[in-house]
Amino acid sequence: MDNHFQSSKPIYLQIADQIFYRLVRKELLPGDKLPSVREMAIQTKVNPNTIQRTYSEMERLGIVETRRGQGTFIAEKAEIVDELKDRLTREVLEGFVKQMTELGLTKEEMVEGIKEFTEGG
Amino acid sequence: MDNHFQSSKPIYLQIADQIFYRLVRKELLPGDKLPSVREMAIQTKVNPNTIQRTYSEMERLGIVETRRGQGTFIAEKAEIVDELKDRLTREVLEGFVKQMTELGLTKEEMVEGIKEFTEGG
Amino acid sequence: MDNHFQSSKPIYLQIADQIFYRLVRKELLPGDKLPSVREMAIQTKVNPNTIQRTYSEMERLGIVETRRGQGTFIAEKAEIVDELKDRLTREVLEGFVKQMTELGLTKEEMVEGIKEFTEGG
Amino acid sequence: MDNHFQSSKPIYLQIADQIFYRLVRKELLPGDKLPSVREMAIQTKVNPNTIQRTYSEMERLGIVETRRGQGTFIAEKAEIVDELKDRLTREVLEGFVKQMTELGLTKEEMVEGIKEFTEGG
DNA sequence: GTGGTCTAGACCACG
DNA sequence: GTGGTCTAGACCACC
Repeated sequence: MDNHFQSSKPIYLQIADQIFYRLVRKELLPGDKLPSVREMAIQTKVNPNTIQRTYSEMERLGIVETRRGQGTFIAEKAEIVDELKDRLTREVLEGFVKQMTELGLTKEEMVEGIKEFTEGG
Repeated sequence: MDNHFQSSKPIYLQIADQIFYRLVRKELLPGDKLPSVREMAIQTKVNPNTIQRTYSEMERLGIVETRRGQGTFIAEKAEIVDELKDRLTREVLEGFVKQMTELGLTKEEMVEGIKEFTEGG
Repeated sequence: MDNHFQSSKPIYLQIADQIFYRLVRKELLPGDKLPSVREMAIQTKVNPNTIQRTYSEMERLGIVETRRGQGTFIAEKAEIVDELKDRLTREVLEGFVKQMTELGLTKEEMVEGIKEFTEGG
Repeated sequence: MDNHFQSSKPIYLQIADQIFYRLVRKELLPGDKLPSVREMAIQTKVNPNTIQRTYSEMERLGIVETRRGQGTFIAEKAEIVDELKDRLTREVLEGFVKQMTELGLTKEEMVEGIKEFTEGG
């Protein structure tokens, strides 16, 4: 009925993630304009405050920039995207290896697990 | 006051995780007694209520059982350890593949990343 | 200080029971908002933490769902009410029959007892 | 492995219940000697303190009497048994009807439920 | 405003 | 000694 956000991760970060991923997959390009806070709030069925927070967070990270009176845009600097992708990838990878190691799995078992999971799951 | 818990994950769950990992690595065995709530609170430098919550949660999951007036013990059933390991492994794996896929990586790139990371890191 | 909770059953479960009964009797409907933790605490004259625990427990059982920053609501799925009624009824019934059997009463005597009691009482 | 007491009801009361039920079913008669605290503790695989508490509780209720140096005996007064049975029966019945009424069941549905339960269950 | 976590300190029943 | 409940009061992130 309402929106479809779950998991314990805050909604404003889940929305930021969605934008990150679209960026990384080149569905969004540097210079592209994002929907207005209000518009985005309607699309995602979320409180405008929450979108505002999403945009602020992304601006803080240098992913987007707001131009007064014009709206919010993906940062022009192209590096940003690859930097971002690299950083996210490395973070995810690091967390994964750390946890799996704590579970006592070897590198081979991790690789094996991924293969099984991406096929079976 | 100066304990070392971080991340946004609640402390009571982080402590549960620590115990899970010790179980999975066979440092704890079925039937073993856990420190009393108060003792554990001292060791981890958190409030006894927080440990109480950790223990309740673990009991709810069937990992642990309490014997009235005697303490809290790792559940006797041997299966639970393997179940736990499987569940934790699957969760980690699932999260990893999901995030990497959203970042646009293929299965091969994931495997490659792990190999690089475990050697270089 | 002067609330009216008795029995050895924990207060937080007694409050959950009250809500369950209101649900089963259709005084509460799926989607209805429950009073906030603080408000409910005032109404029932118990500590907010105790209500928090009630709400957590009910969420764990799927009776209730919390929407971040908005409050706690009766789960939308209509089935849960009937499931709940069935479960509660069965539990009560089971306990009754078990105890009466242990007291050496036959099914006929139980039925007889109920008839007498509901008329006389 | 250990003893087989469950449910949240205290062990000392569960043991008292067992004795009550044997009394009500005439398996124990007024004047019969109960096992010593120590003996009973061994039989039930429970701490002697717990049995002591059981016996104290039963003495408080007038069900048993202790004769110094001889042991613990079922109270001689025969009425005790029937009184007890009546009281227990009424209590159970009262609780049952109260709860079922709160669940919105009619007398007929209660009777029906018992019939179903004692056949099907 | 909302729910969620945490601390501090108390009390209780149980074994 | 053990775990379990409760209160008081605080702080937090989120909407």
